[in-house]
Amino acid sequence: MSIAKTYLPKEAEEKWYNYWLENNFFRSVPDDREPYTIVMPPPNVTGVLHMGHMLNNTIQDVLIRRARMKGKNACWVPGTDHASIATEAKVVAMLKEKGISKKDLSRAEFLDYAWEWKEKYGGIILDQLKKLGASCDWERTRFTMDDDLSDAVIDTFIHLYKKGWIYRGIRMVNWDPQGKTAVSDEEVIRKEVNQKLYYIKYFIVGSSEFLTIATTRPETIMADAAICINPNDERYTHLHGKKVFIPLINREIPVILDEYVEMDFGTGCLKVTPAHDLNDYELGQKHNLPVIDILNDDGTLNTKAQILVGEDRFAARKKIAAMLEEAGGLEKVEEYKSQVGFSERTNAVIEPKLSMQWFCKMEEMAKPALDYVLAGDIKLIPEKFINTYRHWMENVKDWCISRQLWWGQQIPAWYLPDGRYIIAKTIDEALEQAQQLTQNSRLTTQELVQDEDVVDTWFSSWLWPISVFDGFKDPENADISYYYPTNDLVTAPEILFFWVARMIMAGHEFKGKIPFENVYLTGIVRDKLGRKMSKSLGNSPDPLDLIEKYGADGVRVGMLLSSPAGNDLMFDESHCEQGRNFYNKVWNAFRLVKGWEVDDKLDNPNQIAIDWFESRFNQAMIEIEDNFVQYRLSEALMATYKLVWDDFCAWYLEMIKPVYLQPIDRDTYNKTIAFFENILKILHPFMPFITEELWHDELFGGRNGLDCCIVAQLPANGEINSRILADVENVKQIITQVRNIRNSKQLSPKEALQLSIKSNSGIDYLAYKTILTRLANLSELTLVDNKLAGASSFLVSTDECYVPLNETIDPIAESERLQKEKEYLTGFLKSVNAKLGNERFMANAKPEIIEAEQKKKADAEAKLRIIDEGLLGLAN
RNA sequence: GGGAGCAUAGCUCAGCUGGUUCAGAGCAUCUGCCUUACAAGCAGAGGGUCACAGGUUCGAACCCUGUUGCUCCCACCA
Repeated sequence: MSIAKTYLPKEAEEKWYNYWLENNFFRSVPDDREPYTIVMPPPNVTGVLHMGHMLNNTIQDVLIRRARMKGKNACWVPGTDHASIATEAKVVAMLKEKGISKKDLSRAEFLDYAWEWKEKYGGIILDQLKKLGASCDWERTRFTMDDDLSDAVIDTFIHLYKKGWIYRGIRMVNWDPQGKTAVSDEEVIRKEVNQKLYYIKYFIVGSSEFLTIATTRPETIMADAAICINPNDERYTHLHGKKVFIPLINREIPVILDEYVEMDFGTGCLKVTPAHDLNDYELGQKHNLPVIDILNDDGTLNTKAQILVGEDRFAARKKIAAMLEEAGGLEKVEEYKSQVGFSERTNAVIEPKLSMQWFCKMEEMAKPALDYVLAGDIKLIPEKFINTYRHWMENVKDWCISRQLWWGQQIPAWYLPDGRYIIAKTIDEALEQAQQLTQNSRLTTQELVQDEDVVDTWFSSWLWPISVFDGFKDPENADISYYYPTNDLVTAPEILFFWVARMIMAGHEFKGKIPFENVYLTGIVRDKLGRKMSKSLGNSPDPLDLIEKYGADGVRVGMLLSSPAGNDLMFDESHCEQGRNFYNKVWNAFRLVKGWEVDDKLDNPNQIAIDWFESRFNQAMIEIEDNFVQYRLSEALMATYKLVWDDFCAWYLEMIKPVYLQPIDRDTYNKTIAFFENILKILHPFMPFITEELWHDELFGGRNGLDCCIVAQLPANGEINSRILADVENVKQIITQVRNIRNSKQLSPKEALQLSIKSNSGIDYLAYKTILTRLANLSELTLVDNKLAGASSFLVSTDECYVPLNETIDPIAESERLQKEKEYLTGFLKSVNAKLGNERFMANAKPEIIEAEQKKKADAEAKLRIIDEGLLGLAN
C-alpha cells in the first residue's frame, strides 16, 4: 500500500466536520469545568462570507479550540443579525424583480416576504463558516429577530423609557433617501468629494444692488429662510435690516446677523436653510426662522420648492444652476472639495432632514462603560484603541434609534386619538394604560395605533452577549450564570462604537457586569495594494474558492500568518500556499514514520536526540503559550511552524531516521510517535482537519469513537534541559559548517568526510557521533588534542573543527581568513572592554548585563587565543 | 481643523522597561541537488547607514524635538 505524496484535504474536511457534529464536540452545556466563551459577532443575514469574516472566525476558532484542549468548557455561540436596512433593501429589490412594489403591500404582507427571504438565504453565511471548520455550538444559533431576542429588545426599550433615557423629539437626523429612513451618526461615512461651489446673486429688496452667497447646494435656495452675515463685517453694514429676494422664485427673506458666520470664508454671506442643514437649523431656531422643507423622503423636490417639483435633488441642482446662469443670477462657479456624508448601508448621499424620531440618552450609560475600559476590567487588544474609545465615550451623542422601516422590532409606542402615546409591550397593556390615562374605559384597541417605525439594528445587537443566553427572559438561568461574562470578543475596529461600546453599556445596565473580558480587534483585510477588500472593488477572492484550492487548513494558516492584532492584513494568496505546503509537510512526516518497521531486538541509539527534542518541544510550548496570552496569534503559529518544520522534521526526524529499509528500535519508535501526537495537538487549533485525520490513523493506535484530536488535552509543561539544548546548538552548527565546506568545494553530498574536533568547551562530541555522522555524512569522527595541519578548519564557539580534504590548504588564504576573523574579534573585544572599563557603565548597568558582557569578553578572548595559535601554526 | 498610529531586508512583519545577538523571522531571491517522507522538497548563501535631521545618554532601531511620507478615527465651515 502506498500513501499519496500530497495530502488532499477535501474528503477529510467533510468527514471530520460531520464527525465532530455527530458526536457533539461543539456542544457546550454548563458543567464543573471552567467556561470559556465567545459570542460570534453575528454576520448580516444578507451577507456572503468575505475575507474579513474568514480572518475573524479563524481567530475565534483557534481560540475556542485551544481552550477546549486546555480542558475548558468551550462555548462559541453563532448567529446572524437581521440588519434592518440592508435586508429590507434586499427584499424590496427582490420584490421589484417580481413586479411588486413595497407600497402596495401591507406591513404584514411585506414581513411575510422578508421572513421567507431570510429563511431561504439567511443561513448561507453560517454554512460557509462550517467549511472553514468553525467549531460553534450550532444548537445555540441565534438570530437577532428570534422571538426571545425581540422580546428582550422591547423590554429594554420600555426599561430605558421608564428611566427617562428614551425620548421622542424632532431633530435633524441623517436621512437616507434611498433607504427612506433615518440612520445614526455612526452609519454615516464621510468622504471627500469634488464639488462645485456656486456663487449666487441675491438682489436686495428695493434696490438694484445684490449680495453674493456661495453654496454647494443651489437646489436648496427655495428653502432659504434668511441670509446671514457677521455683524462685524464692515462690507455689509449697509445690509443690516434689509431683505433680499431668493432668485428664481423671488420670495423675500430677511438678512440676519450672527457671529457664527466666518467673514473670511466664501463671500462672508451665508444662506440659511433650516430644513436642510444642521447648522442652519440651529441658526434658524436662534433667530426664529421658518423651516421650509422642500424635499420628499426619496430626495425629490416637493411642492414647497415651487419649481422643479418632482425632480431628484441632484438633477435639480444642475437645472437650478442652468436656470440661474440663464437669468444672470450666477456670478461664478468654482471647483471645491468638501466632505459629504454617505449612508453606510445604501451608499446614498445623506440628507440632513428634520423629523420626529426616537432617541436614547447616552451620557449616563457611557460613563461606566468608559470606566470599565480605563480601569482595565475590559482589555482592548491592541491597547491603542483605548484612546479612540475614550474620545468617543467622552463625546458621545444621543442615539437615534428609530428607523423608518418594517424589518425589525417595531417600536412599542401606541398613539391615542389625541396624539398622546403609551409605551407598553402589548396592545392590551397599552389599552389598559390608555384607559387610565384618558379616564375613558370605553377606549378600544381599535383606536390605538402603534408607531410605524422599528428600532435600529444595533439596538438589538447591543444585547447579544446577554440575549443569546436568555439573560432577559430568565435573568438567573443556568446558562447566563455560567457563561456570562464571556471571555473574548473578536471583532473589527470599525464597529468599536456601533457595537462594542454599546454592548459594554448594555452589560452594565442590564447585568451590572461587563459582557466580556478581552476585545481582540482584528485588522482590515486589504489587498496587496493596500486597498480594503470589498465586493464593489472586486479585489476580494471568494473564500470558498480559496478553501477549494488550498484546503480549509491552508487558508486558516494563510489568514493567520501575517495578522497581528489591530494591524491591517495585507492578504496575499501566497500565504495560503504556504499553509498548504505546511500541512503537506506534516503529511509527509507522517508518511515517513508510517513506513518504518520496528525491530524489538534493537537497542536505542537515539537517546540524546530524543532528550534534545523533548526539551526543545517543552521550550516551544512555553513560547507558544506566552504568545497566546498576549494574543499574538501569528507569532504563536510561527513558533509552532518552526517547531514542526525545522526542529521536528528537519532535525529530529533526520537524526533518528533509520537507513532505508532498515528497521528502527522500539524505544525510538514509541517516543517518536508520542512526539508526533503532541505535535498534532499543538497544530490542531490552526489546522483542525489534517490533525484529526492523522489522529485516527493506525500509526497512532487507530483511535475511534470519542477519542478525537479536537478534545485531546494539550501536553503539560515538561522539563527543559538547557545544557542539551545548548550542546545541540553547537552540534547543529558543526553539521552546517561541514555541509558548507562540501558545498563550497563542490563536493557531492554523497561524499563522506572526516571530522576531527578539538573540544575546548568540554562538550563530549562522541556522544553525538551518530547524529554527526548521519547528518554531516562523516566517514570518521575523532576527538583530537592538537591542531590538525593541512585541513579545512572552523570554530564553533571555542571548539576547533578540522576536515581533512584531498587538497592542500593554501597557507596564505588560510592566514588571511584567520586574520580577518581576528580583526573582527579584536574590534569586538575592544568595544566590550570599553564598556567594562567605563565607570558609568559599571555603575549604571544592571548586574546581569555586566555579567553578560564579561562572558562575551571571556568567549572572545578564548577564540582569539585559538586563532592566534592557528596563525602561529601557519607561520611555522 | 482636532486626535491617534505607522515608517526596520524585495514583500509581510518581530524587536518586551534603551545594553552587540557586527539588527531577527517567514516568504521571495541566488547557488547546488529529482539524496527512496516531502521539488508543495533538501542543502547552502546573499540581502538592512532601522524614513530624514538634530538632541539626551557611558550606550539609541528603541527616549526627546523637528522634518518628510503614509494610514486611521473624529469634526457643522456655507
